[in-house]
Amino acid sequence: MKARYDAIYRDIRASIEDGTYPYQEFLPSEAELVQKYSCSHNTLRRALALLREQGFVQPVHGKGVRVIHREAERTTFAIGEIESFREVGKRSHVATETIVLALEHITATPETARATGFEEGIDLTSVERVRRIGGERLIRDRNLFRTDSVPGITKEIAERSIYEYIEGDLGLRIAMSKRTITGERATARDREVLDLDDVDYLAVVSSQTFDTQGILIECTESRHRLDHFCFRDTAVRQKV
Amino acid sequence: MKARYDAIYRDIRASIEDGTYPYQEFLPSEAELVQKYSCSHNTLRRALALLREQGFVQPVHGKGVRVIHREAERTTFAIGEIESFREVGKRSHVATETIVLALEHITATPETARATGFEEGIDLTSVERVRRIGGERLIRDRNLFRTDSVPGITKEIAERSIYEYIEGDLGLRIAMSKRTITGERATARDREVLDLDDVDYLAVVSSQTFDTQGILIECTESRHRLDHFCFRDTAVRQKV
DNA sequence: GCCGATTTGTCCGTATGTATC
DNA sequence: CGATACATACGGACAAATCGG
Repeated sequence: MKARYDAIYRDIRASIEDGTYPYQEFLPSEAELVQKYSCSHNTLRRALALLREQGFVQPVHGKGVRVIHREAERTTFAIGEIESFREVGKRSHVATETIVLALEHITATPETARATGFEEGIDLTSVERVRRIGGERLIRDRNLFRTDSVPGITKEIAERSIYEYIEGDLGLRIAMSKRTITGERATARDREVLDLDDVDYLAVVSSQTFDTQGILIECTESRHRLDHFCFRDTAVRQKV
Repeated sequence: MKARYDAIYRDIRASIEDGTYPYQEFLPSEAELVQKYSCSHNTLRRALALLREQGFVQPVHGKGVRVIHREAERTTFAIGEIESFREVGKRSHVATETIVLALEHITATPETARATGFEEGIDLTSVERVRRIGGERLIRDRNLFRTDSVPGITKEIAERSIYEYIEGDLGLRIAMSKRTITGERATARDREVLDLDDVDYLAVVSSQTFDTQGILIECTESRHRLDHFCFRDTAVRQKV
């Protein structure tokens, strides 16, 4: 990304994270920052808007922009971002493994169309996988890919990373994802393919993924053993 | 909120929700919308940015802005927003009740300071509550309020809505909240004050709330019985 | 209480770049 | 290649909140 506002956002964020701009202090004023980055008022404000959305600062009208991110607060999880299973594994330096249980082609019935948002009758690639983390089978994924957008998924690709295949080999760009998190009781199938021990409830993340064209290319249900599940988020109060 | 961009955002959103701009179609072009709302290019783009963040549209460079929100997709939960327990109850038309188990003043120890982000030594108001929804005790909240920001919490206020007290009576404005969702095994205390039946895991939402000054005014741990828990979110893929 | 300086918030008009068709 | 449409950036203007004298 070469946008000026993005570079400025990253630079200020880095200064917050390394303590140059400490928790609860104010950033230099807009005017000073405009000087420092020799950019327009407007461009700097865009960088500040990003910092706000991501929970790093809280602008105070007439006073300044206060830092509300603590150095201590290590972001082990991405905030409001999308990360593939493999990316998370690499970041946290834990051994991960993916087991493909099933890979088949199906046609979208009226019910799946209604439930997922895919058009009725199109061809879908269905993948069922189990994720092993540090030796334990903790996550069970059921993915439905739109076959004409994401063709040629093989067992090998599913074992590696379908996201890397989509973005790398196919050159598709993933733009946004909508997620819902609920709790559900473990099914017999969950119990069969996961190491649940005596845990009988799962965190279920249902998501829809759109490419840069706004086409729904994937629906996923990801079922996590609860005791290792973690999700982070920043919310902004809507102005009434 | 009287901002032009916000009004435009709401208007377009309404048109998406009522099907005027259907799922997978393109919005009128920027130029047309600038005409329609007789606003500047810049202001319209701000409204579009909001629509994108909230998961309603996906702009496609050189083509148009595609609608990716389905009419069917009823948002029972606010997306990326903060709602108090009472607001949620009112929206979903379910009888809710709050039981106050404890209300006391404590001083922030070094440990709580590190864990929560409050300064060491300040006075905190601690509240423990149980939420009853449709007759069942489903949620257990433990709140820590900064007493000098949120003074005068009584049992009656805690039974009603502390958020309404904060925003209504005190005139404080809540600006942002950071949340983390994890799964945890029910403790003896959970089992004592909630109707858990045979559910032994809880969804735990830990949040920090900041006012418009960027002051941390509240830390909360909210423990939910899993089978009714739901959380919704929209994530944007970071540009690499 | 008022005024003026500072700082953030909103909006406009314009110019240029880049992707799509 | 040209037309269209989104993306980024600039500079200027005014509004609104804060704070100190």
